[in-house]
Amino acid sequence: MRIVEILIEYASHTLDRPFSYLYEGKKNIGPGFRVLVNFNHRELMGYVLSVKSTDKTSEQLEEESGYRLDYLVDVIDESPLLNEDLFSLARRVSDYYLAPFISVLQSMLPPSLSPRKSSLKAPKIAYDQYLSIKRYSEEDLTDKQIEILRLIKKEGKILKREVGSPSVVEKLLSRELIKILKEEKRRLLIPDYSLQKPPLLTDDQQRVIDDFSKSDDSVYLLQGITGSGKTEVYLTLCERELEKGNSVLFLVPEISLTPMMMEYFIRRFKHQVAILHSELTPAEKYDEYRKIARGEAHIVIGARSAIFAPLEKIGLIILDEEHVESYKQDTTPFYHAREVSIMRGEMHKAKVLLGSATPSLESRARAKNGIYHLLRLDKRINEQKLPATKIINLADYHNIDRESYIFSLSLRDELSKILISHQQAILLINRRGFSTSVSCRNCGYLFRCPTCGIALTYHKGDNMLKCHHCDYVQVMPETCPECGSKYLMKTGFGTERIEEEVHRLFPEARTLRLDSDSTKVRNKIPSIIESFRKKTADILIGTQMIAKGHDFPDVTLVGIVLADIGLSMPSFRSSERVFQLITQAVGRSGRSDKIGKAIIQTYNPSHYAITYGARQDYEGFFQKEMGMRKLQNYPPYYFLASLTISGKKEETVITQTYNAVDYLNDQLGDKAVILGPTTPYIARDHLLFLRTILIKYRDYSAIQETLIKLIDLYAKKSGVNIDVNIDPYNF
DNA sequence: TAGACCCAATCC
DNA sequence: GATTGGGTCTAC
Repeated sequence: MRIVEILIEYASHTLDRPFSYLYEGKKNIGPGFRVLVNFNHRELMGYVLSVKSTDKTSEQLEEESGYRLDYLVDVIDESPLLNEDLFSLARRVSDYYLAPFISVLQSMLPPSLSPRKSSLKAPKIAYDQYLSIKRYSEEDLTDKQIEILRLIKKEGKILKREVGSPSVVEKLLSRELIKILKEEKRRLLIPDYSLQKPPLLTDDQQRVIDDFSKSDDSVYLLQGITGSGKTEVYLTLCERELEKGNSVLFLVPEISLTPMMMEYFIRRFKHQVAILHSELTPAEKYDEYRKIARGEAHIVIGARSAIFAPLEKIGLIILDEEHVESYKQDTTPFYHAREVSIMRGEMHKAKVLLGSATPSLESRARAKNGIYHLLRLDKRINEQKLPATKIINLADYHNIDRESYIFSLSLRDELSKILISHQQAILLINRRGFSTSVSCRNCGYLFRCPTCGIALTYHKGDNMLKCHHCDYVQVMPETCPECGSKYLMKTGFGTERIEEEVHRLFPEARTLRLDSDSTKVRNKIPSIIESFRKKTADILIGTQMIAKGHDFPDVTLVGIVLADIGLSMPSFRSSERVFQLITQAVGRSGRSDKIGKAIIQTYNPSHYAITYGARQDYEGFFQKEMGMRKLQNYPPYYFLASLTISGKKEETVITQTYNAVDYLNDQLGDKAVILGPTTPYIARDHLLFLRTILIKYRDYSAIQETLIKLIDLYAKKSGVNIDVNIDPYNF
């Protein structure tokens, strides 16, 4: 008899400990196998931590432990899911982020292999059926059958479904002249780009590559302005790693936004590349994951969770656009791919390369202090000039167009020039939908999301009200639910409204719109980008996703319709976000041989995020913002941890949050600054009330124990729940 | 995390 | 006396 220690699939702190089951069956079992167990009246998935044999009877075991061990229901896997490297990485992630261990395992694995019950319904391996010769003989065959048989002999093996006549195949199979070979099939279709030779490197690129290769440092920050050729540096470094027999992990924020990047890699490395990102179907993910696990891919390109790809012998981990916030998971275990990549790099003795035109303050500060090795690309490849940028003060009525309160005179004027000269423009408005909120003109009723409490956005395309935080939607009502009035007022504007305004002012303009509404349809984003690149439209209107890394040679105007949107966000990162957005957006204008223009509309024309962004002056912004952060004790000077306490009863949540604040103050004293309780911007999540506490600290090791104790304390409490987010992004 | 269990409130 | 709703307990 064997005793099996498992973690069950519920990702709560309360249940973040092993439970023991008995196994008498004959199936192979060991650490890393998934098993089915009965747990408190339900059948759940478990993840095996250890297996040991015992001679004791179940009665003796019950006597010893004080509870009755149940037999496990079944063993799911035939081999362990994770290798030891990934398992210990999971431990590190769980320890650092104070997250239930099972939650880390669940985010590491694709849905089809995840230790949770739903994985049983997920897609399994798909096979291609090939035909090959089993026993060659042409005896008693028709000419047709001989033809097929000779074909198979000639080809060696041939896809069954590609043989035109199934009945002949069946005949040959039944006479055992041929046999079926099953081979695992890759459902993701990799476009068959032709292999591309590397271009000649510029002196700048060569210098960076040499510097990187000669150094023994482990983490590097490559700061290269837009158009300075970071991609080619990545590709060359990858090539070198492959030559050394190592593999490479290459992370991008969202592949669907950068199909070009993928193309470059496929052109250079072909079948050695595996791809993992959210746009893949579960089946495709499963196939890619297994391809990697089998050791058939040497380069993995993927989004955040690809940092957990089962690659071996990793020599290099690259995070492109390292400042992008989607690298931070905003649900348990709240990990940041940058931090995990550094952990993984240490374990593999691999170098980590962070790349960005506008590095996060954290990374840039570390580079400044010599913690990361700074590499720079300061020149654009063919020394193009930066775009001529104009900041338009919307508060000054001289600038306002009488016919449009959205476009200033300058922006309207530049747009018409673009249309006349058949060039292209990008209009950025960092908010999707038509209007930001809808309220009743008569009684003032504001339409809010019933689950989160925030204002609903009106979407004209489908005439619906949508919550931009959760997935709540409702049909746009005709009347006010409070007073029945028909006069509903739409305030604020988003991408849909801008598109309508463009059509009103420039009826001849062809437009495309790109925002996360487009992600509802698979592969829609790359197709819109491709379509715009092919000049099927004059103006591309979109949210921040149009500002990221695309290369549109004919775009000579970028208009930021309202740069202030991000500034009003209640976050210490708001300036940084706005600066990055403006810098990235302005950088889209004027590539190849044409000099670009950029127009930034704002009510805060002298805000430093906007002025430095307009000038693409990273260093200036960095100095200024570091000063602000220092003043307010925010990262990178201090670290943050946030605690979110939730529960069905607002009263209990409030008192429990105060208790937690007292506890922390008491335990931590001068080791940390405790802020709160605060009511978060989104104060409700479904039927739960939320309160948060923010902890500012300089030394994690000094507060970690206290946090763990607090979590344990709350794990035992009922009616409230606690979520810990280390290095949170929503503050 | 979610089902079971307990208790009190509430119904006809 | 039965039903419903909430709060608490517990899992191997």
